[in-house]
Amino acid sequence: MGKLLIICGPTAVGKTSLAIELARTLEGELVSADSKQVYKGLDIGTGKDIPPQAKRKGFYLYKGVKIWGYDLVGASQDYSVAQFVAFAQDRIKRIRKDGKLPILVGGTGLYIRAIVDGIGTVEIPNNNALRKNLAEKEVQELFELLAQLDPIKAGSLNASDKKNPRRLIRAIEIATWRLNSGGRKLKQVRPQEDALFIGLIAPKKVLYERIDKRVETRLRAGIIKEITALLKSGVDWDNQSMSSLGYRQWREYFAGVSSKEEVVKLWKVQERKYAKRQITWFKKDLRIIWFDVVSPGWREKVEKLVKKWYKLS
RNA sequence: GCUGGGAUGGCGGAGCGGACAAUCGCACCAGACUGUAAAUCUGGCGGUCGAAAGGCCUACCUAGGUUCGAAUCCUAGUCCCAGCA
Repeated sequence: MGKLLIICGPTAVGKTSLAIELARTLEGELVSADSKQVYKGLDIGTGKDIPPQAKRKGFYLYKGVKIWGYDLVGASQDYSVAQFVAFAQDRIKRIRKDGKLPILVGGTGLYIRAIVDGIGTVEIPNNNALRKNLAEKEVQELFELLAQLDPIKAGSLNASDKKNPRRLIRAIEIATWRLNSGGRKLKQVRPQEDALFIGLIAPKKVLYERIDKRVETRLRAGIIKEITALLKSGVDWDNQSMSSLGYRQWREYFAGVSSKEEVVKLWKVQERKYAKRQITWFKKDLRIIWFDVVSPGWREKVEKLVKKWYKLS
């Protein structure tokens, strides 16, 4: 039974920094659970706050700690939880084989859940033809279509999901697959048994200040240059990677519609809203043990807790 | 100084006599989430009473007026903006 340490929480609370520290004392390796750091070339905006010299083959080596999960695909490619699960599960296994502690660190709640609890339908692939077909449809139509294909699923959707085209399309995709798969069984998901969840949080005011500061830092670090280079290399604004915070906001600037100041302002606002969404997601998970990063001695407390958990094997 | 245009909720911006506590967008608050998740989506958003339906109050620069009824019309004032001087 393998142990898995999880460090989660909203953006800008210092998850990576804590994870590295813990990895050093416990002989661990990090696996980033971050849906945007997987893209090559998206460095500044996604907060790979690691010097480029740290880059090795397949991982980053920083302060003697290996970090996995960055730069997995090109910036023009699509990516999804399914790929992440495949990657991370394999990585976690290898880390354990090396006798090290895997530390899953990141702010993408779905990715963490997918590793810890599993997603039953994750192996059902996307169907691009179908997606394209449904892309223009109204939610009403999509819902009715789903209701025909899978009335139970349709009935179980909440008011919000019933109006969410993206979710409806995926649900239709799954229903379609089931109809065409001839009753093929999906693999049983196997949840992680011994996971410790550490959640980092800060008072809203502090968090927002940190976010603002971070945006400024990224601006100074050359986010505009980075985007320019990405565009030049053939990355398109409509690519999934470019929907990342701190990238998509620049579209209007590059189109000559918005000023730099306007973009930065927008960016900060969006970043805050994102943090809010993350908190909404994580706070539902009662397994998470929360630490306020402005409270004195929190690092020692975390360390103590983690050590205790790790030794109990 | 003259001539036009305008002042609407935290901001932008509709409405131009009744269906207006005022479309919509942004912000803000709350929430959802099982292959795009830094994505996508939902609800709320003047005050107050109520579980709700709904009621009451205060509101569209200020002050008067017309009208059964005014954010919408008239008069005066204040302040903005544009053109002419």
